Amino acid sequence: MKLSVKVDYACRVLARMARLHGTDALAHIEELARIEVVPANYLVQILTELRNGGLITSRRGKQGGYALARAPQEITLYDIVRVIEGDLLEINMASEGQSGRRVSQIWAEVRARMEILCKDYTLDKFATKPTDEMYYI
Amino acid sequence: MKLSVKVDYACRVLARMARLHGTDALAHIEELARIEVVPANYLVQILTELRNGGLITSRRGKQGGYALARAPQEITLYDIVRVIEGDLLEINMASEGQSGRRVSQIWAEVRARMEILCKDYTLDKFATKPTDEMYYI
DNA sequence: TCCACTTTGACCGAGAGCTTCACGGGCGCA
DNA sequence: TGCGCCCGTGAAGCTCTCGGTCAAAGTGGA
Repeated sequence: MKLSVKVDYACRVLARMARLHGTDALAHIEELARIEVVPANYLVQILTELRNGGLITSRRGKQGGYALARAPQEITLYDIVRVIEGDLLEINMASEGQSGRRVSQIWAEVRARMEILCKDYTLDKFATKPTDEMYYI
Repeated sequence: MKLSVKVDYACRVLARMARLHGTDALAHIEELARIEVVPANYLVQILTELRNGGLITSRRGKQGGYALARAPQEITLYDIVRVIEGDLLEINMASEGQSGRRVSQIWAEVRARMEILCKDYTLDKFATKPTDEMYYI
């Protein structure tokens, strides 16, 4: 199970935009691409998806750009993954074989607990510098 | 992030073998493939990986077959994913861009918490029938 | 009107995942 | 010893997604 580069890019870009939140400044694609080291042409797609997912808003034309649609505290890691990946943990729903149902059920539990876990991480936590603090269960 | 079919197969097959644990019976590929609805030729590869990963043992020749290497209580979901997928959550280690480090750090935390979560599910839980019980945080 | 920027959509190469096939090789039993 | 069973191994298609590119159209401000 690997974390897609796309989600990584999205997180980085959103983190950058979170720092701009509160000011009137809008984020521009070229600037985001340069600062966060993301291929600009690919970033376009990602921003479009984030916009369709309701996480950011855009303004066209000259003086245009992107901004968060909500406060950073109200955007969670779960939201981001959900918009980009579609599902936090996509499970084979076939449930074939003698043990199929039970296995599916267990994975569904894992997913549920993962969702709760991911909703803990809000975007404002991304905007801070790396810390030494440990995680708590 | 989607759960690979391979892990699903591995879980089902191991669940089946957990039910055989304690008896002298060995599991046969053809039988496993039929009961758990897994392509037999593919299953061979999966079983080989599980064997190399130390989760099961095999015996060749007539009267041959597969059996768990340890008690079901001592095999966790984490072990299975680890053997099959290599890593529970593979993270882009580049940490590029202004927010790269912080984002990587957060994902590392998520992974650590996921590991703890997955170690909670031992193989003996797979061998039971589906239940209505809810999960607890 | 012109320019800067966003928006849309089609396209593609590479690689991973799933599956199948073919054949080699140890083991037990007659 | 030889036969049949079953594991072991490698390779080879096939499909699908992912990461990334390119071109053109829409939109609003100066």
